[in-house]
Formats: sequence, C-alpha cells, structure tokens
Amino acid sequence: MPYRPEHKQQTRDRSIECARQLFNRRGFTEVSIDEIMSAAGLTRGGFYNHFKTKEDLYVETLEAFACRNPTEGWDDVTVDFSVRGPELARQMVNGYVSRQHLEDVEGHCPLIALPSDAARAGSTVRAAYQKLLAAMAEIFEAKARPRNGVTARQQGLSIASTCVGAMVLARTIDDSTLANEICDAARVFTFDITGWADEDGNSVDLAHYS
Amino acid sequence: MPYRPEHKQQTRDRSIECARQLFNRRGFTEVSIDEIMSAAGLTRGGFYNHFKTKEDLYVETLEAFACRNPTEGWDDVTVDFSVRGPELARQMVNGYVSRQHLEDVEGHCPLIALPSDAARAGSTVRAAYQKLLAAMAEIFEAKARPRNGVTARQQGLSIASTCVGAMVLARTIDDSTLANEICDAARVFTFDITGWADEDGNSVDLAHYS
DNA sequence: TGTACATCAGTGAACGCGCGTTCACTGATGTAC
DNA sequence: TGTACATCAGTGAACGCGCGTTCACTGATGTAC
Repeated sequence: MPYRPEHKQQTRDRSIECARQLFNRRGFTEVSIDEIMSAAGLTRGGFYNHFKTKEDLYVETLEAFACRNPTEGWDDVTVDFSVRGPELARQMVNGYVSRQHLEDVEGHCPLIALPSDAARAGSTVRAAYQKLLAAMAEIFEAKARPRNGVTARQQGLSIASTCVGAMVLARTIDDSTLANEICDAARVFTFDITGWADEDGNSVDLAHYS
Repeated sequence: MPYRPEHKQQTRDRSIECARQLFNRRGFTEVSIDEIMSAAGLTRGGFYNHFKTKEDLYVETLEAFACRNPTEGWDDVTVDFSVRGPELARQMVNGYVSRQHLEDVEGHCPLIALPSDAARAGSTVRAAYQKLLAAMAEIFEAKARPRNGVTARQQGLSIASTCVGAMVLARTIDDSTLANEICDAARVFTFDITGWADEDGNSVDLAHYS
C-alpha cells in the first residue's frame, strides 16, 4: 500500500475546492481541467484517477458546498444554529444578501453562482441544486409566521426566491451602486414582512452594509 | 443595389430570433454559430456579414428582447399599458411568474435564461441586462405604496428580485411539483404584501395556475 | 420589354486552436523480509 | 536497521473533435441602358 489512504482523499478534496472556486468565478464550460488540476498543484492526466468526467466533478463541488456552514465566509457574523426564534433566519438573510457574499465571487453560493449551468446540466447536478434550495427554504419556513393566508412554507420559498434573485441580479450588473441598492432593498423588504429584525428590539442596522 | 434594403435586415432579425431561442434553451457557449445560422436557413460563413463576433450577437438578442412587450407570450392575459393603478404590475407578476413562462424555455426572459452567462460576459451585455432589470423594477415601483419605512423603490427592486429568483430556481430543479409551488408562493407572497390582487375586489385566482 | 452588368448576401472549404479524454509510463511511498 | 519490491498516484505526450473565424468564390438580384 504505497501512500497513506488519506493522501488520495486530500488530493481529491483539494481538486474539488479549486474547481468550485474556478467554476464560481468563470463558469463550468469556461474552466478547463488543465486549470483545475494546475490550481490543485497537479497535472492534467491525474484528473481521471479521481473523477469520472468533468460533470462528475461539478456534482462534487455542489455537494461539498452543501455540507458547509451555509453562511461561512459571507459575513462577519457566524450563524449560530443553536439560536432559537427568528434569529437564525435573520442571520441567514443578512449573511446571504450581504456585500461580503456579493464580493466573494469564488465563495458564492452555488444557487447564485451557476444557475444557467445547473439548469442545463444532468439530473445529478440538478438534484444537488434542489437539495441546497430545500435546506435554505426550510430555515426560513421554520421561522416564518403564517399571515393573511400566506403559509409559512410559501413565505420560506418566497424569501429564498428573493434572496437568490437579489444576488443573481446584483452580481450581474456593473453598476455597484444599484447592486448594493438591490441587496439593501431585499433585506429591508424581507425583515419588514417577517418582523425578524424587530424580534430582539433592533431594526435592521444598515450601517453595517453601507 | 442587388437585393432590397430590407432583405439583409430580415435575415439579420431572423438570425437574432433563432439565436435567442437557442441561447435560452442551451446556453451561450453550448450553441454554435453553425447551429444558429442553420436555424435561420443559412450557412456558417454568412454570420460575419451581420455580426462582428458571437458575443456581439448575444448583445443583440438581449436588446431585441427588451424592445418587446414584456409579457408577450407568457400568459393568456396581454399586458395593457394603458391600465392605471396596480393592475399593470399585477399582470406583470402573473405573467412573469407563471407556468406558461416557466414552460416556454425558448421564450424565457433573459434575466432568468442566462444569468451566469451574462455575469461573465462583456460590459455591453451587462449593460443591456441592467437596462432590462431597471425597466421591470420601475413598473413595480410605480405601483407600490411605501410602508413601514420600506420605500416604493425598495419594494420595486425586491419584487423584481422575488420574481427573477423564483423563476431561476423553478427552472433549474427537476421536481415540477416544487417548481410550481415556488411560482405559486411567489405570486401569493407578492400580492399579499402589495395588495395588488385585492385592488379590484378579487383575491388571487390560483385556479388559473394549477 | 429585354439584356448586360455591377453589387454584395450568402457559400463552404480551410485554418488554428484548445478542449476532454486516453494511455503507456514513472517514481515516490509503505511494507515485507 | 537496511534493502528489495509491489503498488498506484501522478505524469505528459498524443488523440480526435468541434469550435470561432477567415476568405476566395458564387450566384441571385435590382438597375441602367
């Protein structure tokens, strides 16, 4: 048994992480296997020791992301899953629709990083994408209160749509003033509807995001 | 002067329309110039009589779309721009976040069809993308009433985010039940907040979308 | 009305290039003795 | 402890392919006479 068993796993994990960052920045088709393996400190040929195809690697990057703390790296505030009440959902929105997340292109959530690529990829990719969305919507749903016939689930799904939509739009346009305005609007809008910001007696502190 | 002056223009318009549909369905990189020209009834070589590069053609498809009736083809209801009050905005949401729009992949609004491609394209593409978003948000803004410190503009931008986000998510996942649930939720959610559905005495008629 | 002609939209072979994938190999490693 | 060896992660040349783009050409068209 040459090499430690964990050696191959480490190489594999490193390739996945490099691929995720490169895909996020430049898109699935535009990044070559050469570039991914170089970034991981290897050469082209080794790729097929670890992955069946390029698309297989893409699925791995989605699944690797889904296993991380959902707001890790996007905000100074670390999401504390032990918090009860709407605080978790509030932190999620603040972290997700934040300037830090917007600027951290390599760290973007896959829901906003590659929606076109995912939509046209195979069913494995789309299944991983759906899993991630479901996890996000459930966090919101759990903290939403039904109102005027709009169920908690409908609110959870809609808030996920608002967050994803705001980030997709903000990342695409050049005008950073408008991009920030979109993010700010989405947070204020969401917090006003849900009342999440008021729960601890504070309103949304926009100073953090200006 | 061989050929009528409008002859070249017609060929050009036909190429743009074919390209738009193909890009929507399969993405910018994945569609070849060969395919576009074949779809338009021409051959490869003629492309450069009309467009400077492939990306130049993509800009044209965005601009061509922006000139159309924004909900044409997405709903049985044609948007009537002479309507006053929130009816225009309500029709926009109903048309945009509808099953017809979701299923009409080739007719998808570019904001949801190619967000990843647009984000990584040149500044001309992104400018056309922003123009389209601004037009959409302004329709919503004009019909929104400020509430609890959330300005009409913030509501306009957020509702655009919700509509775009819901469609981006719905089109990507395989599970059509969940996709429809996302669309339904986004409409109910938006109408509840804005009161647009109640303005004429009717609540949202979900029967049309089930 | 009929014909010769100039124009230029459209053709299709060819080019260069980079990609995903394959494969015979190399050499660093942990193990057996 | 030291050495020979089997393993397999990693190498890099090579392959086939399809793409965007170029270019010398062709032939359908409207016009001039």
